[in-house]
Amino acid sequence: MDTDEFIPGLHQPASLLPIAQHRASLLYVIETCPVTIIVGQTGSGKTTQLPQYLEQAGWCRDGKLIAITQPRRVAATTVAKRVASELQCPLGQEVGYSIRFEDVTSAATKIKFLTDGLLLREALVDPLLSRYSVIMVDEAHERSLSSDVLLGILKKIQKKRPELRIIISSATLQADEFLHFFENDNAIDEAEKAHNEEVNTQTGQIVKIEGRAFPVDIHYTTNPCENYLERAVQTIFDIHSSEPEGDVLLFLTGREEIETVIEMIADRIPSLANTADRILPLPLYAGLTTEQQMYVFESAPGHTRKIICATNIAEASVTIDGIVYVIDCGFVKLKAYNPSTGIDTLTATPVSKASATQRAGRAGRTKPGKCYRLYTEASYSRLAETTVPEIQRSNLAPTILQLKALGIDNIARFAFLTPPPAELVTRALELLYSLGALDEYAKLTKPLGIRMAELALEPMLAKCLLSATSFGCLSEMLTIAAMTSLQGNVWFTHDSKKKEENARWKFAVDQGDHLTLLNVYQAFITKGKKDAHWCRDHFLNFKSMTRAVSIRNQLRRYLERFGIDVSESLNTNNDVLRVGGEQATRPVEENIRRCLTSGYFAHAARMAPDGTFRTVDGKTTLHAHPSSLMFNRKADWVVFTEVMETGDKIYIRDVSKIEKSWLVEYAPEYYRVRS
DNA sequence: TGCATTGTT
Repeated sequence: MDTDEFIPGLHQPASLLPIAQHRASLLYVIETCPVTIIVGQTGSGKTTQLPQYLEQAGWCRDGKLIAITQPRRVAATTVAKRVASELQCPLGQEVGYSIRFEDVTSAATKIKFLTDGLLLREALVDPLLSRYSVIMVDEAHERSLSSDVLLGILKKIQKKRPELRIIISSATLQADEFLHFFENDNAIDEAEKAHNEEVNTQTGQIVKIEGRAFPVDIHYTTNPCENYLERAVQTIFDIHSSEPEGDVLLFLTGREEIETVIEMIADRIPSLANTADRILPLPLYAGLTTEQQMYVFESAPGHTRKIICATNIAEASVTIDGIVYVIDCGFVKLKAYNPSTGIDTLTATPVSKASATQRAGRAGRTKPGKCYRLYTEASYSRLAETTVPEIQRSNLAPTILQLKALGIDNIARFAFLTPPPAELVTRALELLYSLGALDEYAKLTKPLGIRMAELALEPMLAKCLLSATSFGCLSEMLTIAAMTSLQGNVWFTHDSKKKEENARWKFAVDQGDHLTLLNVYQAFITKGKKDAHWCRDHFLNFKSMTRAVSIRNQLRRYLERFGIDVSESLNTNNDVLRVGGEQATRPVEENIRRCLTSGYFAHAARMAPDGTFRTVDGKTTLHAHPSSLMFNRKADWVVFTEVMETGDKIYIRDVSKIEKSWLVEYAPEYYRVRS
């Protein structure tokens, strides 16, 4: 980097941040109102300064803590580090953070940053979250599943703990909605309401804080564009030839589009004049390894303009400095759960206005910028205001199990910020009932349901793990649960696909992907632990494998707490089990597949002669994902742990062979109803 | 036969 260049200071001295002028009024509002909604753009200092103000104002008296939740792990850690350094104290003392697998707090901690999902889990142990005097839910406008649920829980807690202070950080658009959510209370009786009015108590108040963003000029296309990839490339070269220096951020929907555009750019580079500045296209999506992602943060060589081609990861999760131009294709891939089929679909959908605004804002972080939208102004005006919240388009089985464990028996009466469609709730309740987590009155069962809720696993997988003891394969199921939790990030994607596939064969087991994953894990533990080279040679994602080890350890600790005996003497593949009953005569690999069936009976299919699969009702055609062993093997009946509809096909991944009779054996009620 | 956005416990 040139030493004679000025670097724009993104980190203002704390006294110069916009929030500093609001210190007194903010503290007053928080003192007098149970709920404060704080509207502040990036750079306002709300996340870093407000917790310090609160601590100094005495909110940590009597050993109470201030919690600030974040939707992402990195945010929780980086903000904690920043605040600790501002207060000049070692991280983990007065200021700390807590994320899964990492608890950097101590008895001295007063300000604690954590993920919203983790705070929700704390409520399982401490239902009133009584350790905290103030809870700030940051980035609540993102409307993640866990922050939505957290807000509902907080509303409930506040009735029993009126002294608790709740702070919600939101983008402008949704502030009123949050305020209304906390004010509007059907359960509150009329007498109490009248009393509140009499003493003039306000439930909540909105405080607006100006941000530190630069203006961004928005440009639209005059006509709808037929091929936004071509239009994007054209726009990049137009910017390059006529606009001053500054990097470009292009929003696309997925990996495939990104690779295509990068090739198209490369093809046109020779047409640039020899004297012209150069162009450097770079990909950015979550599927890349950390090392591959680092390139976008490095400064380009002299006279070179970086063109970052990214998915939605660059909208909120990853921030890149030096972006002056944003190109927005206007689409995003969104997941939506279909309650009638039980299948998630992933489809490109038009972005919301809120999303388009957020994308444009990425151009104005260090100086005034420009945003080129590859759609007309008329199309923009027809976009939805905000993205449909996750809670309205997700499989709610894990959420409802969690709510039940938190003591919310009547889901219909729970205060949802936006209620999920009834079919989603019904489907989730049905699944939880069929797994034995709920009884016929929709109450959590003991101990199965309670334990399933405590395990950090999706319900079907939790069921497998909790029935593993009776199949004599607990150690193996622990590994399989950890590996399938990685959701397909086991293998490292590489340019030479053939080699990658050959590497996979080394671990392959005839009966399916789960036993193959078990093999991979055992090889990693015995030969490749802490060895990134071994992983690279076998096309395995080192970071993912390390994570699997952590997940497995955590799950084992949970089981031990339940009083389940976890002996780690591994059976070898053809061992006959020394347990009682009829399974004693079975090889362990068969017991593993039976155990999988006991949790994944709802995910069963049969292979047709053409190699595709049919669901049990025969209505849906499924395809083995190319990363599955079953992509090019023969099978009859199978169960699978993942299913996703993309484009025009439904793919299943992590597939294992089973016997048809096992379905009726382990889920008699489920299959009786349907036959 | 040919591939999944992004988060989190």
